Order: sequence, then structure tokens, then C-alpha cells
Amino acid sequence: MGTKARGTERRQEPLSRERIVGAAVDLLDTVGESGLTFRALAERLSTGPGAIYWHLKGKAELLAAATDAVVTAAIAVEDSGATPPEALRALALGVFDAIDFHPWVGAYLARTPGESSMLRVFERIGRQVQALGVPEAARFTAASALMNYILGVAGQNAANTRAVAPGTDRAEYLDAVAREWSRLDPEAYAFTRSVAGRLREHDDRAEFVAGIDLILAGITARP
Amino acid sequence: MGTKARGTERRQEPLSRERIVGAAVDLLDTVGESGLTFRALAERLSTGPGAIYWHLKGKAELLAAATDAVVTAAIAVEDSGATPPEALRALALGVFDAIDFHPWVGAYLARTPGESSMLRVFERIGRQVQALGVPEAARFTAASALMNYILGVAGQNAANTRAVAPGTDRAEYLDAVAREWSRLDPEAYAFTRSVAGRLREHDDRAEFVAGIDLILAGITARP
DNA sequence: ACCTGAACACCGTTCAAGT
DNA sequence: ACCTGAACACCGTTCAAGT
Repeated sequence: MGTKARGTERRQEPLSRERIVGAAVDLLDTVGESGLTFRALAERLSTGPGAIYWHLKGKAELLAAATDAVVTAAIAVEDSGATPPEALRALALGVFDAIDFHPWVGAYLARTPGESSMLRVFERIGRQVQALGVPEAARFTAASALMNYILGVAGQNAANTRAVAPGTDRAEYLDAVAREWSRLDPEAYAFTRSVAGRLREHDDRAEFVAGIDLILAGITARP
Repeated sequence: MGTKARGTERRQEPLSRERIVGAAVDLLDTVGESGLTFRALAERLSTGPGAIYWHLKGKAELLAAATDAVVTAAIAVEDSGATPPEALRALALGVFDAIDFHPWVGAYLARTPGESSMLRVFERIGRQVQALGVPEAARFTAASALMNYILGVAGQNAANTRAVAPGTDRAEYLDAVAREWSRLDPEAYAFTRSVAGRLREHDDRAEFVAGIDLILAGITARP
């Protein structure tokens, strides 16, 4: 006891941009966007809030770096041997699942433009659009539409995920929304009421892919 | 001077939910989302911050009400005599333009699900999808895809609008981005570089409608 | 019923001081 | 070079006290 503990001594690894960003991702995943404060982050890293500023410029850079870490991992899939539509679906689902698991990423991407991780997604989409045989002049529009759709849905889905209390049963939640829809004014919300039933049997992920296919059909179906 | 001023006396209208929401929209439009504080809002209404809480539950409700006011106005267009695709394009552009003018609306819609203004947009889209002759089973997917696309692009566009300093020339900005893109790594960003030129001649609004048409083509082109 | 504004419990960020 | 943590200038929200 008088001697230094050896095996369990747990020497504090030095602070680094990498460790900070990792801890930020953890915090965002567990406590949500409002839980990421410099004080909480500093405590997790057993240091003071000021220390973080030596490695990062501020909260904006911290959030960008955390998002980048998640997106980079999500799109790091091989698509050898896949057809362009298959590769596009896989890529889209990769982003979708990442945002489903880390809802704060969706919120961030939806409000921050021209971020480097978005550019990487755009490049990946564009290559498949090209491989699809889309003529040069139409590629920009096609790739933009796909990316906007992907980020749009993923963002909405993230919002939904965050809206539901972590423990809630998914089927139960959809049921509640469906019931809410069928209580809407019959005249003003005729359509919404008519599709309320679909909500129950509805699979976000499948619906998402169906939308991708819709756009792909539009891209391919040139006169 | 000893008598009460008459014409110019400017009696303070009583505070009301309506006046508060109106002032909030003004503040959001002029100073941006970060400029909407209860202190600034109270000052504009020449009262104390606490007074606002008598009429609204808190900031969340304030933002929801402000968004609702804008969206309601944006989709209040008659579409008599228009074909379903025309009506859909007009509706989509209405939302697009509203968000372009009030970027904070895009940011809010992108992060808040199941909001009443979104439901109204959904209903409007759904009716046109139905009028388009889409079979019952496919309507939910089609309407969802359209709405997700619209909100997704509008959100991205809002983000872009906010990113650019209010005074900046649009052409100049696109030029700067295009230059940035052509400075990217030639191997890792081959596609992005190849379409950098398109950026300059690129019209957000037209691109947005092109995406709508892409989805409409996909919806209509059933085998 | 409605408004006032000080007070409370937080934020992100800075910075002199330490090692 | 890197870290510490008190201090600063803000927030949203509450609430006793006023009219």
C-alpha cells in the first residue's frame, strides 16, 4: 500500500484531439445533443473545460469532428462486385443506419452545409450515378437529388428517433401516431387519415429504400 | 406639453400570443436563430422576459408557433385548374421559397418531427399524389418520398443561405465553392471535381424542381 | 388576469497562472 | 507545450411582488 500501485495504476493518457472527439461521440450517443457541454466533457476526461480549447477551436469544430468520425466510418464499405443501384442502396442504408444510431449526426448534417463529410458522401453517390450511365449533363442534378433525399430522410428519421423516449416500443409508438392521425379533422386531413393505417405496418428502412428506388427509376427512365 | 399627447401617444397594444409570435418571426428573420432570446424579444415588446411566459410555455413552443405561421402562409395557395404535377411543383416551390426567405424554418422542420405544419404539407402533397392516379397501396410511400425530398432540400438550402454572409454576391459565392472543389484531391474526389463547373451555372430553385420531376417520373413510371 | 424584473441555475469561452 | 479552474458574459426559466 505504501508502494506505487502497478497494474491498476491507470495512468491518464494524455489529452488529444482524438480522445476528445471520441468522448464527445460517447456523450452525444448517451446523453444527446443537449448533454454535450464542455463541463461534462471535461469531467469525463478528468480535466478542466479550458484544456479542450488547446486541441479544438470551440464547440462548432467539436461537433463537426464528431460527425465526421461517424460518417467516415459509415461510408467505409467496399462495393466491389455490386451493380450501381445495389451500391447506391448500400451506401444510402449505411448513412441511414449511422444516423439512426447517432441521431445528432442527422441534425448536424441537416443544418450545416458544405461540410467535409457531406462532400465525401456526394463523391460516393456521384461515382455510382456515373456508373449507372447517366449522361454527363444530368449527373450533377441526379447526384444532388439523391444526396438531398438521403440527408433529408435521415434527418427526419433522426428527429423521430429523438422524439421517442429511448425506452419506448416502436410498434406502440407508431400505433399512437396512427391513432392521432385518425382523430384529425375528416375534411381537412382526408388523405392523411386515409393512409394512417399504413403507418402501423410501415418500416422506415424499407420506405427509405423505396424512395431511393423511386428516384433511381426517375433517373433511368429518360425518354 | 402639459396636456396628454394625442395623435402620437402610441398606446402600447396589450401583449398577446399573436404579437409575440410576430415579433419572434421578425427577430428570427433579421438577427437569425441565435438572435431570438427572451431578453431581446421582451425588449422589442417593451416588457420583461417573464411576461412572455404568461402567453407561451417556453422557447420550444415559441419556435413551433413561429414556424407554423410561416408554413401556413406559404402553403395557402389555390391550385384550382392546375394538373397534379403542376400543383405539386407549385406547392414544393412555395415551401422552398418560404424556407429560402426564412432559413430558420428549414432548420426547425429538419429537426422537429410530426409538427402540425408538416402534417399540413403532407396532406397537400398526398392529395395531389392521389389525383395523380397512384394506386392506394403506393400513396404513402410516394407522398413520404416527396415530402422528405422537399424538406431535405429546403433544409440544405436554408443551411447554405445561412452560411453565406447576408451581403455576399451569390455568383461570387458559387464561384468560390467551385474553385474549392477543383482544388480537391484528383483521385479521391474525381466525380466532385468533374461537376464543379456545373455549380457556377447552377440554379438552386431549378435544381430543386428537377429533383421533384425525377421523383414524379419514378412514381409515374410503374411497369 | 396580466405584467415586472430580480434571481437561479446553467451555458461557451477566455485567460492568468501553473507545470 | 500543455493543462487548470476561476471568472466573464451570456442564456432560458421561475417566481415573489406588483397592478
